[in-house]
Parts: sequence; structure tokens; C-alpha cells
Amino acid sequence: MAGGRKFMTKSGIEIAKFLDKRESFASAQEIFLGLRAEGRNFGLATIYRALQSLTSTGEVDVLRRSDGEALYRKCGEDHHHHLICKGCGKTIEIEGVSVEEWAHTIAERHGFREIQHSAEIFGICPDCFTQAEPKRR
Amino acid sequence: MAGGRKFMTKSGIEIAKFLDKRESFASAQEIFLGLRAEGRNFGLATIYRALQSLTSTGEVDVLRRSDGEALYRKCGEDHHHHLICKGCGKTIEIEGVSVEEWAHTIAERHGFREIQHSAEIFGICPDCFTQAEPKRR
DNA sequence: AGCCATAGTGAGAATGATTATCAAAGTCAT
DNA sequence: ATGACTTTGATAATCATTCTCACTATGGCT
Ligand SMILES: [Mn+2]
Ligand SMILES: [Mn+2]
Ligand SMILES: [Zn+2]
Ligand SMILES: [Zn+2]
Repeated sequence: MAGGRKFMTKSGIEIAKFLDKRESFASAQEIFLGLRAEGRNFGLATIYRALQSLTSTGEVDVLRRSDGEALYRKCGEDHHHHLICKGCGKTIEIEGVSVEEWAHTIAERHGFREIQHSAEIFGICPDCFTQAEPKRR
Repeated sequence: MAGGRKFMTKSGIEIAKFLDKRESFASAQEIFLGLRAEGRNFGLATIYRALQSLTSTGEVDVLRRSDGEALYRKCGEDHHHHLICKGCGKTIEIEGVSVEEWAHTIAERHGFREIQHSAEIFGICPDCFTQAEPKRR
């Protein structure tokens, strides 16, 4: 299901590596600044291009922040959902057999085909709950 | 859970009525043009303001299109999810006891508090599947 | 009716993420 | 090295959303 691995440019590989080191979702702008902070300057266009390529193959997951900005994360190969801390952004990959069944059952009941679904959980992680200050954004 | 009904301006009521007549999600821009087509001109600022108020009370649901644009819909009072046709936009409100349980279980297992969740299903409705041409966008 | 305080409106400017341009720089087989 | 092709990135263009702020509508009061 993880689309045929696509060719990746030199920059694309760097950007994928950068995402690999992050545990949380990051926006294109954050990636841009994060790489720059490491001394490696890429153009924004290059970053957006790489991100487009990476998401099209499923190598990178994307979701939308409440303000509409797109967030990217390098994830596991297989289908999964996310548990995300609203405080620090910590992200845990989760499975959801019951969700898969639910989506399938509902869709079938209404005669829908070519089904997709989204399901994410947001909350405050234990660290952020005890600490006054969340670690990061 | 449906927040204390908030005061609504005259324009806000009109905009809520407009959404009431629609079965699908609509963007702010579509609402703007739709109202204009009915001869009633509202400023975009007014529409965005009303939408903000309506979503804050939970009277109107909001979700993000894949391109990031926000979509709004007048929905039922109680908590629910959506089954949305990718062809015509037809939207069906669905319940998901199993999803509620899943979210709760996962969150508890990882010690997360203040839980929220999102879960939507997308597909092609029977009408759009048989017809060559989807009705609307 | 006339006056005044306050809330609501909307044209237009500002913001900010994303995309489009396109010329310059890199790659690579011959 | 030459030429064909790909990649890059500074910059401009888009476009949804928010911000400004002068103007209008409303409602209480005399
Ligand atoms: Mn799933
Ligand atoms: Mn639910
Ligand atoms: Zn946290
Ligand atoms: Zn349909």
C-alpha cells in the first residue's frame, strides 16, 4: 500500500533525513528554519517540492493544524493513526482495528466506494500535564 | 456539550440560515458567492466573523479540504462524524460508538488527558458511482 | 424628534502559506 | 568539453484569512 518508492533528489533525501530525526510533525516553514539552523540552506521551493514527492509516495504523513497549515512527519510504512500532544507535539503512532472496521461498515451501509478515512486523537501527554511548561511547540 | 447558545448578529443569522439549506460542507468563499447569487451581499469579513462565532459554539462544524481551505456545515447538536462523497460532496452524519471507545482507550493507555478526536470517512456515493458525471462539487 | 453610546458592517490593506516562474547551476552520457 | 536534461532557489504571483477603521445601524434616553 506504500506506493512504489519514487526517485528522490539529493535535496529530497536530506529533507527526508531531517524529518527522520524529528519525532513530531513539522511545518514546511519549520523544516526550512530547522535545516537553516543546521547550516544547510535549502530554498523553500525545494522543500515544498520534496514534501510533495514524499507525501505522494506515503513516505511522509501530512495533516492540517487548526489554522490550516500543513504538518509533515516521517512515519512507519503501514497504515496507522496518531495520538498527538497539544502541548509539546509529541506524536505516537497507533493502530485502530476497530476504526478500520467502523469505517468499512459505515461506508458499506451507505453504498460508498473507494473509501478513505482519517482518525487522529489529540490530548495532553503525561509530561505536559505534570510540568507547568510544555517542552516545545 | 453544544456550548451555551451565543448571541448572533443579524448577518450571522442569515449566514446560519444559508448553511441550513445546504447539505454539504461549504467554504467561506462559496458562502460569500452563494449569498451574493441570492442577491444578498455580505462582506467577506462579516462572513468570516459569523463563521468564527458559529464554530465556537459548535453550531457549525468545520473541517479542512486537502488544499487547506476550511469547510463549514450546519450539523446536528450532538457529537458525530461524517461520511463525505468525494464526487458531489454529499455529507451524511454518522455516529461512532466504537470510535469513541477506541479514542478513549488509546488515550488512557498513554496517559493523555483533555482528549479530542477527529474521524471522517471519504468515498464515492452510489449516485456518483453510477453516473458518469458527479452532480456538484 | 434629536442626541449619544455602542455594536455591526464591509471595502480595502495586510498577512502568510503555498505555488508558479524561470534563469542559473548541476549531472551525465557521449 | 558539448549538449540534453534535471534540479535548485530567488523572486513574484496566488489566494484564503485576518486586520483596519471609517461609516452605518440600533436603541435608550430626554
Ligand atoms: Mn485507519
Ligand atoms: Mn467521535
Ligand atoms: Zn506533551
Ligand atoms: Zn456523490
